[in-house]
Amino acid sequence: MNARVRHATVESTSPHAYSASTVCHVRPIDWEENASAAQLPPTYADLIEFEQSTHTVAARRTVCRENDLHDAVPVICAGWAAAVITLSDGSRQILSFLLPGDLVSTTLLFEPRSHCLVEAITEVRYRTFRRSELKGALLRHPESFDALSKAWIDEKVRADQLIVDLGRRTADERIARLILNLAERLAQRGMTATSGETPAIKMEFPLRQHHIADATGLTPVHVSKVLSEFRRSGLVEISDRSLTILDPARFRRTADMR
Amino acid sequence: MNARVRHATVESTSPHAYSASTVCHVRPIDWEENASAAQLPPTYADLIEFEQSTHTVAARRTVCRENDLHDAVPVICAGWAAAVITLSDGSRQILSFLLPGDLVSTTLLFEPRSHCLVEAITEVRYRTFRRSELKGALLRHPESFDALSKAWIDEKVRADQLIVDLGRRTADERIARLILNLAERLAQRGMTATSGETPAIKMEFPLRQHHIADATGLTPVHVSKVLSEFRRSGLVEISDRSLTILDPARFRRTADMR
DNA sequence: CGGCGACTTGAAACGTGTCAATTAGCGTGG
DNA sequence: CCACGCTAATTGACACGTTTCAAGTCGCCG
Repeated sequence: MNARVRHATVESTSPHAYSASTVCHVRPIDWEENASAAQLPPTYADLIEFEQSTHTVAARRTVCRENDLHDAVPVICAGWAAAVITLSDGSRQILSFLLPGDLVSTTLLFEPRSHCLVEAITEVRYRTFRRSELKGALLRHPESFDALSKAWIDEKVRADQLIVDLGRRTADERIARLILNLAERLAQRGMTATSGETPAIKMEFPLRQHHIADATGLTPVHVSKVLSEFRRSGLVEISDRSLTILDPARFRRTADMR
Repeated sequence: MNARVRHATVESTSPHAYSASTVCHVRPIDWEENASAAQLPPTYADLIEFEQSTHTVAARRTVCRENDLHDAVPVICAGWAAAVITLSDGSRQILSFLLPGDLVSTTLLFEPRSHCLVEAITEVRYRTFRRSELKGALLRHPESFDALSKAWIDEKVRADQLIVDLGRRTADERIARLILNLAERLAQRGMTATSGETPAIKMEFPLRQHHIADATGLTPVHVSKVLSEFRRSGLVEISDRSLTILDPARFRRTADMR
């Protein structure tokens, strides 16, 4: 079901990981060399010890499928992925986008079963760690426990926010909030660049409009219309897989018009 | 901010807790006497020891407010409550309904800050436990850790399901799923009754239509229309704060039409 | 060159929201 | 006992936001 090779790279399909630094001229934290910087370091030294293997999957391929069983816990090192739930009629809902440094899901720390499909958006590199050993370390190191609970709370707050957005906000708000959320998370990772007096925020943006649609509960057609409107009114600029928030203040207002 | 009395009952405003047994003729688990049966027993003996106090709040009053700080972790003993997020324009989104035995939120185990308002729907009795001691016990007893992770996974799966429902399902599906979810959770607690050949499922149902609206991202007016349609087509019967699913099979089909 | 996927645009259909009027139930106080 | 005010729920007409359907552009790759 999953690779058992320790400290080994498997499935390398491309020499270079997706990197935000190429476009944004920002040096992102290097999740590749420094896995310990990920969300759940029991202690920096310990985590490395539990590493199981490193994997690379191409864009559009799956990292793991729904109901897959794994005794390994995956952490994204490079690239963007999405946690997706698919309904029987083919419609999809993206639960969250996974960025470098993200644990795929905190539930995977406790349970081998994946509750949703995880799909690579760009090429993705991820590492896996043995659940059993991680769990032991967690109980031995109280400070690692705090790191875990932080990840957990974060995941929960994000999910709750999405519930509110889908339940109570318009298409414009949902899309603007999605973009702002991603911008914030990328900024934390040093993967954005700013420029100008009302500092515009620039970032790599590998999402297709259908990803935005799947995340916001809208149709791709409507996403296209809303983004066009955003562009027309000078809020954002999108080109060549990169997005710039031209007027962050006004954009934040359209993201929360109540 | 919160009571500090140990093993003491405060704010008792009524002699009787809301109880499903009066209507459904079922004997529910007694969360009052047996707090240890709640979701997070470190060990049954230990938990009782950490009890801080018992509270009762009337219907429509708040159990805790958003951004409240508590060093106590609340567990519902009797009654129904809702975890709610309020937007600045007054619209509300219910994140989850809390039933007897539910920990209000697993994040409260790790963090004193409440991320949402918790509001009593019926009169609610709840107990609180000291976070600091609970946390210590959690680390000492690995088996309690498993109970906790089960609660966390459950909370997460439920939240993810709600995201899918709000993002991708119609009003009819959302409402039917909400009712079925509640029926399932009540059944686990022995708070439902069945009767007939295609066994109809009966339960107490204290929700107002505006609760359903807030939980499903709809308006009360539309909820009324959908429920009327359900009634007209013989799917459910609602009267006197009690709800009966007359045709569970057909109702499940309307809850998942894809 | 042809085909394919991503995106755009417009017209029409549909689901849900908004507004308004009405009824029923319930507790309070005269 | 009834009148009153309040909240919950119902119903119909209409408005609005989003989806659906369809046609068309553009860039990319075989």
